Amino acid sequence: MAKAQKGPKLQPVRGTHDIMGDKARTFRFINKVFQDIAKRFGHEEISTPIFEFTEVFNRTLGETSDVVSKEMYTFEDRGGESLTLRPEYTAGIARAFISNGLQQSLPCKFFGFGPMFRYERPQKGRMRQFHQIDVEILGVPEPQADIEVLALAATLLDKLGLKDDVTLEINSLGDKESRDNYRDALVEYFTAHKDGLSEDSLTRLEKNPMRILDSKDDGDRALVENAPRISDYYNEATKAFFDEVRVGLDALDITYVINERLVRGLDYYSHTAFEFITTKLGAQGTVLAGGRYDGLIEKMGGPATAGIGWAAGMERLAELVAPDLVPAPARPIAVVPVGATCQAKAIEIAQQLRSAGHRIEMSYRGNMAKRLKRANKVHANEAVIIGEDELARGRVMIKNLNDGNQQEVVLDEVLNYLNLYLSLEVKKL
RNA sequence: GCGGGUGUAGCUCAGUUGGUUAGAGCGCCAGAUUGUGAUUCUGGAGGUCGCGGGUUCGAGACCCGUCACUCGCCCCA
Repeated sequence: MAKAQKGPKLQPVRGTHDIMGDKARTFRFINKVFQDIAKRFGHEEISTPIFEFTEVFNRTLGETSDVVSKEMYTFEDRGGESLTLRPEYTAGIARAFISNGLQQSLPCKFFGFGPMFRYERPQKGRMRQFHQIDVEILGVPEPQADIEVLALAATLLDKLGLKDDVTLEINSLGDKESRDNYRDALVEYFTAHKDGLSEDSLTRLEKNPMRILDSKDDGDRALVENAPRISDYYNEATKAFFDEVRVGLDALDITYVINERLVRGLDYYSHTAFEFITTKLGAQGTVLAGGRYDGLIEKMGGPATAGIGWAAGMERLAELVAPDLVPAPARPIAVVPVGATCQAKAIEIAQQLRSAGHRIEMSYRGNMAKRLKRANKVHANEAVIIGEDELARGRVMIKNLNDGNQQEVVLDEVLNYLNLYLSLEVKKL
């Protein structure tokens, strides 16, 4: 973690982090696994701008949502346009879908990766700039899309070794009719028990009554116990849809628990909502979450188009992934000139080896002890030692840094020797 | 936005009821070893004690403010 600030200007902006070293490798690893799987599921990469007209998020997320009302990085550009750094991926993809007239080429299956920005109080697993991987399917109203998108998520978490660390919770928010009926019943119930509700939940009752269901307040929870249950308000279409999703998950051996208190605030959400949660990240238990948003594109002004997708937080995934699962950097070959007169030849040999695909650690300064020390520190496999004596014989010394053995090799044979030697090393492992 | 905890070297930390030139381990640089690493030994660099103010003869320590990190709430990936 970052240490306390030294001067006011040289610290990274609050809630932002430099990504390097092990963390960068972990990110790359997760992203690679993700992209391989997403492509296998038939998704294509999409990369949308990290900022959009503010309107794009206002309209999709709703003026009263927390994200819009207090978490967006909004600014005016020099032309006086109000722009916003994206707080989530879906709105931008929906906008891209409309902008590019993609209703002509349904269904659209996308995957993406990139930074998101929310002005929040930072915590473990919660930053102001964070990174998400994202999956969306547009134009498939059938529950098969729900199943597929969940299967993609489950496969990813499995490949990242997180199967036992997460639990899949799902719920159905129903279609519009079911949900509207349920919301009315809920408002009626909580209004009747208003005096038992926490302060937060009283505002939820006004703005977003379904949110009361996942309140952490003890008094609220007691009331929620006896509140109307959403499943009692499902109509036939909703029931059939949810059943089909569950049958599909069962068929794929994807285990889940139904959580009727898992909700989404915004009214363009419908049917399936889900979260993969963990207990290993403190208060930020949600690792991957998503749901069906059949009303979104129409609400933005596009043609009525079904949609479902999810996003996962890279930082949260990276916290969970076991370090030994992340591939270590390839071991280099150290090229060590002995003294200034050998440098030109060293550069030449280094370039020859790089061209053949080897990773080279070039030695720049110091006596031989320093140079080999440096080679050892970067876990070089071999050191190609280039000295005047050897060059006079048309040779170089190649030292195995694993066992310390060394051997002179004629210049023309250096590449062959190393190729052969390193292939044997690989077999030994 | 609200509440709790913490800020001493690049990293992990020690620093007594307030007392002189602020310490250790690891890491870094150099030497022992001007052509041979992982071990060892020796030396060195590196600190406005997060920042600003206050109390005091005297503050790394106490008080106030502020910034950052951290845990929780709200909300979310």
